[in-house]
Amino acid sequence: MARRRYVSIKEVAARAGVSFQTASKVLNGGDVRVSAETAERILTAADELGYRPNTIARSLVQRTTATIGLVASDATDIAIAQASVAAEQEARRHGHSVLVGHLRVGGADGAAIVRTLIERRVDGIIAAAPEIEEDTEVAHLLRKYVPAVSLQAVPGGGVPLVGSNHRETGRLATSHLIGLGHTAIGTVTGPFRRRVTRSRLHGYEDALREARLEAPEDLVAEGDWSPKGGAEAARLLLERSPDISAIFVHSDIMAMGVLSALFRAGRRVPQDVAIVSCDDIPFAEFMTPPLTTVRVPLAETGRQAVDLLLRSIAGEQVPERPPLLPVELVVRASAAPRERTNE
Amino acid sequence: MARRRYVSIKEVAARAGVSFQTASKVLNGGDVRVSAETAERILTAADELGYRPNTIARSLVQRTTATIGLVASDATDIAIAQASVAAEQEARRHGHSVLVGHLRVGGADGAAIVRTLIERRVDGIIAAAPEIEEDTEVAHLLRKYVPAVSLQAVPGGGVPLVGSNHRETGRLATSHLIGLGHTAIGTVTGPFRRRVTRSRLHGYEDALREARLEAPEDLVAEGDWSPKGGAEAARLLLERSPDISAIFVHSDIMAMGVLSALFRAGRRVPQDVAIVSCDDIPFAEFMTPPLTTVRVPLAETGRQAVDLLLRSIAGEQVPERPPLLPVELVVRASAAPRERTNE
DNA sequence: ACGGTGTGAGCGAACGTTCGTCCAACTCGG
DNA sequence: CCGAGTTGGACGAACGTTCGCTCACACCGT
Repeated sequence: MARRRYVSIKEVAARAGVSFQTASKVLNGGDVRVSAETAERILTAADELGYRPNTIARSLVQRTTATIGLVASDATDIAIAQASVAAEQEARRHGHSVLVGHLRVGGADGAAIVRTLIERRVDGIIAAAPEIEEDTEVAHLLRKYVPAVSLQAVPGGGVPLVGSNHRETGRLATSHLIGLGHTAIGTVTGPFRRRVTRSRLHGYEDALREARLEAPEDLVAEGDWSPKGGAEAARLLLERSPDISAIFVHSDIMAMGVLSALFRAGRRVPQDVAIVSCDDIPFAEFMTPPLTTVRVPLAETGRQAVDLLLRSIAGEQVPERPPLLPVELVVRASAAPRERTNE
Repeated sequence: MARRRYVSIKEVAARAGVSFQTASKVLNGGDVRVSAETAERILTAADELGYRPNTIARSLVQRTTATIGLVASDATDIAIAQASVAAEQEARRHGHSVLVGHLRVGGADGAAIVRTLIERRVDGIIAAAPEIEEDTEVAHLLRKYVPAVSLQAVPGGGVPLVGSNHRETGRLATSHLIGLGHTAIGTVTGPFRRRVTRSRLHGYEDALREARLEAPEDLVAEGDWSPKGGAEAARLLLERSPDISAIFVHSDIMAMGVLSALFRAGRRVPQDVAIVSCDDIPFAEFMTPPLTTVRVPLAETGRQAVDLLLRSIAGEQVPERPPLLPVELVVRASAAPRERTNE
């Protein structure tokens, strides 16, 4: 258990009887102008001593850490978790490590996180936290110090934005409901101040407009991405518009709350109320009823963010608005044709 | 957008007209034996130049990175995500950053992840991946190179283990079911080769034994922590023992699958089959019906792991088996007294 | 006038690498 | 037998810090 000091390349070199720079060449460097025997000797010495290169020192001279920073919101949120995990794996595939920071609720510590990331000299940063949409300090740091890619707009721009087509998401979900004959279609949204919420809301309105349906304000209830918020919003909707027959929910997780509230209110899904949500998290299929939902390519988003970031780090010019990733409706059981019970 | 080079402390010093070591003292070091005016000059110079200390260089000389590594399984698993997020936040509270690596499914890349962590000279490592329970290579690296704490047993020991009382979890869940009058109590488990599964199974058997009930083998079905696996296991159980009236499920996520399978099979929960699971993930309350479950202190586990690790890093002797965290039954609606329909 | 004591700041060394240059010893063709 | 080329390896410098020692100078009491 007595942890030994790390052995340095100099000790390896000494044991192999060569200069440490030569050892460096064969152990880590590229151009090996060394005889086979010497190389062999160095390698076995390293092995015997349990040598592990010190990336810190390497980073110092190479002025690159092969590390990217990821600032995520409290990734208890499954959607964010999906994207971050995929991002980390993609980064690692490209030889990069990932330093994470999870915002506390409220997200006030965004700038602090980004600052430590910068001081640790990450090669780039991925921002995956809706909270920073309003954080001008974070935006400034990102623009000034380090290549970055964001999963949501940052104030003032200047940071490439990856993501999916949120407006289309709203449109797709809503028009599916319309296609099923629903006319009183409500929506449980994310927080209004988030772009993604507004985009999805626009999609919802687009679809209603196309179908020449009204979009009365009291069919819209604001949630907070949590099941609880979803449940409360659903209750509000039911109270304000008892004849509501369909709801578009802005996330699968909120849909859980909506389902639960509906169940308690004695409304059956999908017979009495049809639900379409979005994300398609892994267990959407296992809710009761299985959720009809618009699949948002979360993992793909994470991967794209990394790829873009890596290109940006490599000095490539990357578009500030790369094409939005496509979304796709996944039909399951939570939305059925409207039952014309009371005609 | 044209990213500038980072400015070093030497440039700050030059602008302030002092030696760089003096600048170092006031900017980062502790003992400031410097006049107020000089300090002021240095500070403003740093500010004007946008100086950010280079932690890499600092780490090199101080031989500590204030970074801990976290190797987690594909943290799409909510339980693991809870623990890792909490761990990261706790680490940050203590001034440490977190470098993460998520195992790929199968977990074959565990050693590779740990190796890069070591090469990056993390001060310690937290292992939060059941897959490494069998990975002797990871275990060896952890023992040899770096202080570590694990959330599951590592082969050969030598790494402190934090976690909750899994056996008690199984016992609590099962005896709740027994208390409700159930006698044909099945269980949907995690993978048999995991310790946590075996411990919970022992708890289940303990409870049955205490109540002098049989524990026939065909009441036990193996799952894989996924909703899908849970659903399949539940179907198997139903098929093998149609008269089953209660099921203890080894995770809330699998319980989703169980609920879904039961629903499809036309069995009502809790009237026909009572369900108790464990974890108490944030939305357990919003499933239909709300899940009666044994709360496992996931976040607390993550925090405890960090605290222990930090102490170990500080050179303190830490127990290899710190006390298990307590679990607690949360009664909701998925388990009801047995209906004696056919008497 | 003198030794002692602070105070403010400079300076060399070290951390563990990589990178490029330099050099000695061979090899080989004529 | 000599010079050119090649091969194998040594070596100095640099990356950006921290740490501890040194040192000049002013002030003080006797």
